Amino acid sequence: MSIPIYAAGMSLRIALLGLLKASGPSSGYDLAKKFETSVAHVWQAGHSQIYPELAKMAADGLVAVEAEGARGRKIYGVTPDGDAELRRWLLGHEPSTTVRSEAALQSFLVPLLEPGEAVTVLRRMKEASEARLAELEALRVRKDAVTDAAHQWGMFGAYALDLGIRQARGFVEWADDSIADIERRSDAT
Amino acid sequence: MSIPIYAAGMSLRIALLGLLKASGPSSGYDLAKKFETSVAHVWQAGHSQIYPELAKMAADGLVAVEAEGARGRKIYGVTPDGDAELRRWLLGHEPSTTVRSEAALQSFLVPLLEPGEAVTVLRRMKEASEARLAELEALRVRKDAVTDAAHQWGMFGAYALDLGIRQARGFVEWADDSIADIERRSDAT
DNA sequence: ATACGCATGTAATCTGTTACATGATTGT
DNA sequence: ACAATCATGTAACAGATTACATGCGTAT
Repeated sequence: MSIPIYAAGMSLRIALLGLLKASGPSSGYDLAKKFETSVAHVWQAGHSQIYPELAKMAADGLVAVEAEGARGRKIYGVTPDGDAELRRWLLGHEPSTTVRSEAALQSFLVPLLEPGEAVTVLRRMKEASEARLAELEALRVRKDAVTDAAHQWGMFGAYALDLGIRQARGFVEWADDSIADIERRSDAT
Repeated sequence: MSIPIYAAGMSLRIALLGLLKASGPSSGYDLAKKFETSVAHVWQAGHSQIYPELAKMAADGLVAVEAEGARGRKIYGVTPDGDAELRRWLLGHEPSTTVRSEAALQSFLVPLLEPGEAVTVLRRMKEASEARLAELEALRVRKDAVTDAAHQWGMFGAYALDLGIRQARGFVEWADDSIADIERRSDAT
């Protein structure tokens, strides 16, 4: 039997289903806010993408409007079909390993510069990564300190946060070693 | 004076300029091939994106057709303007730190599953990352062994390859630790 | 002759970003 | 009255993927 293949562009739906499942019935507005403060570290979407997607998902039966509040506010909830879809994706979808990163592209091209210039660029990249690292670590501290009752997130997002911190740390180390390597090579001449 | 701001979608141009500078005059076909075997680890583009972009870049004076070969083959080279553009981007462009990764999204959502299921998913992710790691390490070995004269790449791409290897290794470690954490937590109950 | 790989392109479609547009509610 | 924020949407554009289409050159 032919198994349904997941299109690449499934991710927005999945992210929305996940947020909705983790935080309970929410409006598009709420979801856009939560996107910014949580999933944004791994996936981004603005409200102009979220509203139409929710409408399509409702048409496909993955979510449903459970209530309508003040000023046209629509509260969506995950349907059983939506829940099944989310589980199927998590359990069965082999995520594409492709990375598309401007920072990685810069790191790729940096040897085209003279050693001194390359070091300047790498130092700037290192600083950016240190800033990101600090930001993520601050998030983790806050998460540990605040009662779960206030956030209701539990472990949700914690593993991804840990991953992000490790990657940022790895990037800083890589920049350090690369700078040292370039300096060693140019000193040798 | 208002400094020209680089649009997000500059990256394809930059990648092409970099490849062209590193490997000398090439056709669109050559560049598409080189994309697959080098830059693909940090940025992807198919020939259907490359051909029109080269045409636009030629119109903007960043590259120029230096020769025409058999069956309509056009050989592009970087112009001085193109070289300046590449250098300006590398030296002056702060790369966006945003990451968009299906794997990271899965890692974000994985706590929504039952512990046993989560472990299964994490193990699969770990295996995928180990495979990628092996692939990248094989590339590095080949690079060390082969004479530079044959490849003419020099250090080009070497730092990015190192970064990729570190990130893959970090991912494997993260998966291991996360699996251990989940097992510890579910044993505790 | 015919099949395969080289080589270039366009078209249709999807995803994502930025900008535009509107109106309701709440606090001061 | 007014500003700020809540809340929803559409439109225009840019970027990326998949599929379609064509023709040359070479080896069998």
